[in-house]
Amino acid sequence: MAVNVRSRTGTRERIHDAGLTLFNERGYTGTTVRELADAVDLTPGAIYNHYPSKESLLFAIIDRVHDEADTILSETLRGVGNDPVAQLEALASAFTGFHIARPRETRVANRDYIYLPARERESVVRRRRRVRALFVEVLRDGERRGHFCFAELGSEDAVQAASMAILNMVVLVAEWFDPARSRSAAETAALHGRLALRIARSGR
Amino acid sequence: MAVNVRSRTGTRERIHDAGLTLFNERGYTGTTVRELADAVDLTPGAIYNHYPSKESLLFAIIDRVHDEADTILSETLRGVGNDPVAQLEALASAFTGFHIARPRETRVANRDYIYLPARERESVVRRRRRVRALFVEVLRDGERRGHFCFAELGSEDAVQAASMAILNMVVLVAEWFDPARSRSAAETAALHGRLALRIARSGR
DNA sequence: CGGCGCGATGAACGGCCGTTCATACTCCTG
DNA sequence: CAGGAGTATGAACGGCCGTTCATCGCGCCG
Repeated sequence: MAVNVRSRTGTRERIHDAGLTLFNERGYTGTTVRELADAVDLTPGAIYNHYPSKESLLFAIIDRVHDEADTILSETLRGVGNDPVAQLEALASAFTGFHIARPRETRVANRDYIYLPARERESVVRRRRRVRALFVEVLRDGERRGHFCFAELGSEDAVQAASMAILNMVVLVAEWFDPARSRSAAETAALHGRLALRIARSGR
Repeated sequence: MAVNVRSRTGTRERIHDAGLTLFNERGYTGTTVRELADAVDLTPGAIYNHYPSKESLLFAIIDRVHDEADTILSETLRGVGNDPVAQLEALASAFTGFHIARPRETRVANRDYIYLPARERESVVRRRRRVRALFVEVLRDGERRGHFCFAELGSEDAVQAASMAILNMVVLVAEWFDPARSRSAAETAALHGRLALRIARSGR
């Protein structure tokens, strides 16, 4: 009954999207499956025709955005040469664009993954570590080849700290970037690319 | 009855501390007042002799750490001269030390303030904005006086982006800093001071 | 055109939520 | 030694939580 014009398929996707919005706004534990159901005009029980549990929806959301992030990162790397300077700038820029384009997805992934059951959480932690390792690798490579400089910072943690500074800059761009007031996303992405080079102290 | 050796005073503080630990680990909405009570060996009802509500405990936690942050920041500024370069380095370094020293407090403040009721949340948002404004101010001052350079970045958002890059680096240090494996907190704080100067492109 | 199966319903499950309250204990003050 | 203030107890409150299930309607396929 009710609205029979309901699109047969796509319900799973609509739930996914509502989860994105609600988890983003209220957090995973702050969101109720009844709220989820209201948002997609469904009864709470109907949710379970599409996801076996609330946790599984959270995992679907986080896993997908990690897939997309991996894709962006590896495609960016594929489209740029061997030069660590170009690699770092392209990576920081592209990843910034990604985070501006997907603020809900990335916020939920970064904030709420701790609520995943152990198995899934560990899988996510592993994927996050791989992204960190990619940036560290590029930084180390660039240092070895004389394009970046961390020695003068006088700390063994310098490369890690620098890569985390870059990653945090990129990952949290959506906390301040305002499509209404800020310059274009592309310009901000380019800006972050250049700031990443500053952090690595490349002469550009 | 039970343990009569219970220290008469200090219960409010012990609840505050347990809230810190639990909110940090499970998030505000993921923490139960029964868990809180268990952590301090009390009955749920007894919590309400010390805080009128769960929300008020969250606010007490967040408000206190903001007080401490304000103190650190203004004392740091007071202890350093007029030079924007020295100011930025000192601010980034001191604030990094603060976040390493108080990982629970700062994580809860930054992540869970959204669960505060409107009045309190707005007060917190105002305090956060003031911190951001302080960094922007130092950056602009340094640029005006020729010590920092953002013009070459070619974006009107450059100063804001740079200040957010510095702030995010500082505020999230506890996500990777590991007292067991990392160098000392003081060394990491100094490192962040120097990285902040890189971001502002000071010649040091 | 009959039947099958997907997907929605709405009621219900046991359990936990934040909070309140009458009561009682204990310690400090006078 | 009396009494009041401060604080803990344990039971209870109404309400909401995530999830299950019997039931049923609708649209597609043979």
